[in-house]
Amino acid sequence: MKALPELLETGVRDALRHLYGPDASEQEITLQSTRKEFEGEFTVVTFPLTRLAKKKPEVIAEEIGARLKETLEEVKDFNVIKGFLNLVIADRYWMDFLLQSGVREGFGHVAGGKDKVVVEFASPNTNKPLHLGHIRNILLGWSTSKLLEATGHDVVRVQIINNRGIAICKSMLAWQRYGNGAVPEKAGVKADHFVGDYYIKFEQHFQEEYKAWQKSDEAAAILEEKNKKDLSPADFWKGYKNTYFNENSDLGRAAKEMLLRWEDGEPETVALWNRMNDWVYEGFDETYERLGVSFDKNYYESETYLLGKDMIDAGLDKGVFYRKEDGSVFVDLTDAKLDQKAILRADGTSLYITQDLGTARLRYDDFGAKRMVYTVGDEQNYHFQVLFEILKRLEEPYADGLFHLSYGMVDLPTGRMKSREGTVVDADDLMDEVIQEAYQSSLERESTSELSDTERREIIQKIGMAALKFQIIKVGPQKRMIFDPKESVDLQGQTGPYVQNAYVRTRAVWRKAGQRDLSQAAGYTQLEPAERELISLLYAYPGLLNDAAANYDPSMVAMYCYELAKNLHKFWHDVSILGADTEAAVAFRLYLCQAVGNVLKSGMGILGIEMPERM
RNA sequence: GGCUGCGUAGCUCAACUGGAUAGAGCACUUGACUACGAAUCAAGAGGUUUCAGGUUCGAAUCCUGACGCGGUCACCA
Repeated sequence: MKALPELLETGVRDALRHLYGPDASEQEITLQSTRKEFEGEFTVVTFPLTRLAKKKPEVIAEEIGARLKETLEEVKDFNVIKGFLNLVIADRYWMDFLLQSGVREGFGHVAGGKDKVVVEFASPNTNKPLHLGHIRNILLGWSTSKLLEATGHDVVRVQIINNRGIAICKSMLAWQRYGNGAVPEKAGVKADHFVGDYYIKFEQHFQEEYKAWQKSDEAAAILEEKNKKDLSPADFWKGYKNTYFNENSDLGRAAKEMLLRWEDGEPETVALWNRMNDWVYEGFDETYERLGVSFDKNYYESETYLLGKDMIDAGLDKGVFYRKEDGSVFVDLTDAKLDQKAILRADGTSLYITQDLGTARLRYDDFGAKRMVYTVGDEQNYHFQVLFEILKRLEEPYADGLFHLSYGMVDLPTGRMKSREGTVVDADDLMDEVIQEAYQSSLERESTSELSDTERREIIQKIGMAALKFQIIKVGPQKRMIFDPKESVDLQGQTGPYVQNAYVRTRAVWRKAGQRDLSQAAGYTQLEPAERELISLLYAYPGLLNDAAANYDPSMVAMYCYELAKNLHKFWHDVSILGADTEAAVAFRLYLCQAVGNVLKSGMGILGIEMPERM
């Protein structure tokens, strides 16, 4: 069975040659799918052909249409509206497609054989629990990795855990001072939240200390000396906070000393650091598991933060970098419309970007992948431009396969999430909330009443998570999105549960069908409009996965699943399946339901959304 | 200020990468369960695609400018 787009395109080309002469070989042909308000499945746009044919677009369309209908058995009919030639595909073609290939499980997935690609996502800091922003990152990274896998890539999922630095030291210090030896289990708090609470405790004590200090003589002198812009004292102190932390604060000094002790490898500090990080990892793992994601390898910043220095030397030898008099190393990217960028401090210690150079190399050594995808927010667009440009100049073997999967921040209806204002939406709380909502909603229904409590609980989990995930993934990655927690628990309309419901229907009808002679399906002769619509959508699925993967855009898959579910619901409403006139129709429609169910399950699976058998 | 991204129905988002009368959902109004599952379907209303020019058969999409909102411009991460 030949693929339609290619078939039609060569058909059109032949028609052009036949009608308008040999020049037609060079002509570009625009073929698109027909808008649903018109009859047909494929459309040829004939405006661009006027130069070649020297006729009006409508005439050209008529002539090509007639020719195609004559020469291609796959073209049943055509109609012309202005410069658009709409082609109606023969029922036989659609029916053969469905009965031969559409039912297979795994339809649309490519077996493999394409590049290996490393996908990084999540990459949290270990001083605080995960929040809504991480959820978008994780869902985007995960679904993109699944999408790449479905289109034949060999995918390695990694995260880099930022487990060192001043932030975790704040938590450690606060626990040491105010914790009285408390542990998460006894406190009855999820372990990562437990550690996060000490981070907050540190900030509170720090604020108190800062406020008290502002009344001191030392503070008065500083205000006198440094407030050059004549700000109000309150405004001045607002801007001075960081300097205070670094220069005047006792707590700040203590935290920085702890970081130094950690860097020296002082056993007691390292032990405490290990202990608290282990708590956080434990908490993260729980959250990841609930989200249904996992990693092939974790990188820890504590093990990678010194990497990259050897690449500096190589870059200096190559003349890609240059050393300043004070010993610092820079790269000049002004000819690539970027700036001059420091990549090594004067004291020889590395920077964020040095580390990233090193981990890129490390990953290549670990996996030999020539493609790497970084799922990181768009606030770091510039950083990745610089990083990739440097790797290119260093002529790293994977330099051409780097991609920054950039995504917009998540805002609340009230504006940005601000940890200082306590508006951060916690990941675990949010999941609890959507599942609770799904539970409430299930109480109003009888459809699962004969199932056990465990089964019902599983279903409710799937529904709640589907609502949350779909809500986030359906938005294109680049777009900054507004997330309304109230909407995320919607179970109707353009939502995850709506798609699940379509799937459940395809399963329900099969349960009810009992034993049927399915071979009768081949005897079905004429398609209903809703059936044509469904089959042509199914037909487009493999191409859609390819487009989505090429664009690193899982939202395309989400929109497709919604569209397919919507058409299934309409089909369900319009035609009777088990009550159809002939056994052929019953069998054919059962096949169709199965095919739609398979594709829905496959597509939603790529998004990390599970399909229940009932709901 | 330099660079950069965005601006589409009251709200949240689409628009096959330049194609037809700019589409969905939510909210609002109305109709459909004795039917294979109503977490559904159908209908109504809702728009000068921020504005002004330009490119062409054709622009939400490309170019120029204005306005508005982000991001980023560290020997921080």
